[in-house]
Amino acid sequence: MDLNDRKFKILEAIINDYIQTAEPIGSRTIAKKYDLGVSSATIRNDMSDLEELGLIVQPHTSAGRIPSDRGYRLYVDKMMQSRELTQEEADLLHDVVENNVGQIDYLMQQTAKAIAALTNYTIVVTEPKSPKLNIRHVQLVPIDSVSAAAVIVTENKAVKNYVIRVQQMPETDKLNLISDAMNKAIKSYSLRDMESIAGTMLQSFPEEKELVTKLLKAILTAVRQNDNVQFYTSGVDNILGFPEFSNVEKAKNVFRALEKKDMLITLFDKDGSHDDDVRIMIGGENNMKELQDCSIVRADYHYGNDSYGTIGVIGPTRMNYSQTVSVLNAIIKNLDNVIKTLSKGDNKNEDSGG
Amino acid sequence: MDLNDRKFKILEAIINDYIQTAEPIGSRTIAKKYDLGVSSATIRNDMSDLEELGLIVQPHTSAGRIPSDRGYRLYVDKMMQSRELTQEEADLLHDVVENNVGQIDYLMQQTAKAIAALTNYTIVVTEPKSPKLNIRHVQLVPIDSVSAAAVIVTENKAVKNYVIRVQQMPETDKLNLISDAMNKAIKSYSLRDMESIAGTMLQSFPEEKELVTKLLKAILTAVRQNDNVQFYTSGVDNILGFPEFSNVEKAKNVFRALEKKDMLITLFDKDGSHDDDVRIMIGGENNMKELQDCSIVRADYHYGNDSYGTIGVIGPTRMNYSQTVSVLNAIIKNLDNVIKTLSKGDNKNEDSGG
DNA sequence: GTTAGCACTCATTCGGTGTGAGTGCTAACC
DNA sequence: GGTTAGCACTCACACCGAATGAGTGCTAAC
Repeated sequence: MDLNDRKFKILEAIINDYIQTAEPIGSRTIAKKYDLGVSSATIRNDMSDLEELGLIVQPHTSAGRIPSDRGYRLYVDKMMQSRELTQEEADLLHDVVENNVGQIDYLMQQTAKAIAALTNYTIVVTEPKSPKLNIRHVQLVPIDSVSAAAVIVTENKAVKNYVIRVQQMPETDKLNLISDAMNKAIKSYSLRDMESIAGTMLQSFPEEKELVTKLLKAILTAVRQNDNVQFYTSGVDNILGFPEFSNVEKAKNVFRALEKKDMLITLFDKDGSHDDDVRIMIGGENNMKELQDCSIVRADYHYGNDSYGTIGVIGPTRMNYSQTVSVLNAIIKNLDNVIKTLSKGDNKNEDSGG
Repeated sequence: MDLNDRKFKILEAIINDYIQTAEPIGSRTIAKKYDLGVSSATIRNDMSDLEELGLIVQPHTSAGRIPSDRGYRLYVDKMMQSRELTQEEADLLHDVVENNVGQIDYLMQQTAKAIAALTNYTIVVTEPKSPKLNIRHVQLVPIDSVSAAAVIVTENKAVKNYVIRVQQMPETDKLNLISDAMNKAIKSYSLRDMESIAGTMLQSFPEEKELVTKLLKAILTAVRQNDNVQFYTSGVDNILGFPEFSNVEKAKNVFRALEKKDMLITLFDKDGSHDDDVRIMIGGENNMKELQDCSIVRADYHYGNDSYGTIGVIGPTRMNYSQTVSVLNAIIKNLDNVIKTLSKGDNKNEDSGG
């Protein structure tokens, strides 16, 4: 069974209507509201076909049809029209980026807030991180007689600190010596060759085995770094505005999902295909059981050469994909532009790295 | 009109019953369920008096009575029995602290989670901060040719970093020199005397005016530090389990409140009376309009000598105050103990500071 | 292939009727 | 004076049946 033009139009009508009203829509309504030039009976036959194809479903006999996940998928892939932002929307997105530039964490929080205000969905933003990290600089900073902070500047200019505790922490001068040696060792060998680094370091500072070992561990953690990605949400209360979540259990699921930081982050990472496009997961297409009734639209923004963060929009499957995609495209563009102007301090390190 | 013993008992019965069932309770039910030795008619008269005193209210004629905010206040202040934790509860609270010691942020997240699981309320935890801060150590760490991280270890051993950007960032050796000088300057003068510090530094490094100024600014920010307190929540979905929040607007209010980080933090700080007790705000006693239907039980945990963070439990005014207070007392005790053993590295700095 | 007509389904709304938990008041009782 | 029994009254809520109406599938005619 193929989809002729009319059937496409009927599917589109159903989806557009349902996105707006959240109510099942019937053949007679379509006939009246959309001028397809055929009677409701004809539409009825077509709808029956669409249902057979799994593109729409009936919540119960004697109700109209609503789109299925597959229906949305077809719509998103083949039929969706891109929507121009209004001037106000564009201005808001532009201003929020311009006004908060320079403080990446605050910028991302405000960005999340702006998108939430614009779309009325729930926004999740992860801070920038990099898939393959190198270390720019390491510095031990004394805290007290038994602890010091290992401050690690990563390739993508994130600054991390890890507290190291040993029996007896050396004085500041010694810490500086160790830091210098470690920086040299990292430059000489690749990070892949942690054994050589460890060997050199332990040879130079045999009396500080514990400290050196823990410092190396901290560096490894910073490089792997999948553990503790910062993570902002905004507009979580918007969920409760949608009739599909008036069922408390369904709403609870979404809130539970928002607390499962780890799972959300891997969900965002999932397919690894970091093309520049906005990507869409509809209903069951994501594998968090708490989010089966939601769609997720997500996009990566870039921060420096290699690192990126993700902005995710979570809403009902009946979400306004077209608007959401436009908004995300716009904000990504703004962010990428502004961040590009920030990273001009990079010219000096071009020769030393790998 | 005074409150005789029987009226106290009746009020207590109403409150205990309502905490459990969330249903208005009438005179006949009290007479049957609680053995007060008087008839329902007598209880009826007493309840009328309690209502006149504003301790209980009727949601509508021909319904039973429910406690008012003032009723809960009286209960909490004068009548509440402290409740022993069960062995399981105590164990859970003990284990969560023991198993996550050493990573303060993760520890606090897990603590929030444990309390949420135990109480079924929503938990908010702020990271440790100090009202009057001193600086332990400052270190500039290079990032690229125009930027460096100012890593600042505060009195309470928090490690903060602030990215500084200047026209041309000096090499690592120079950064170390500046860092050393700054550490000496801070030790020589009190932080109150920022002008002397600034004077000394600018005299030593007249060519790095921009960098030094920005570094001083970063130090000031770290000291003030009221800006960006980290903040964890757990169990937000629990809110939806309570019948008082089945009204979507009321539930939304709570979620909105949880996004207003700043207001929540000042709410927690509010009365500044840092006695060791658990403190309770009932209904309208807090001044966030979004939380008028909630009660908040909060307690400070201590981290180092002077700094502290707050654990807040948010639930319906009909919350189990007794259990909540017990749980908070227990977790505070565990945290304080464990954190005390962590801060034994402090003996060395005793002589140098003010 | 399209349409009109028809029988049928079923969620939802609406009015009416009990039911029961609750109250306040009064008069009698100890 | 405090306590109690009794009674009339209120009112949220649950339940029931009928009416409504949006929707369907099927069939026969165009």
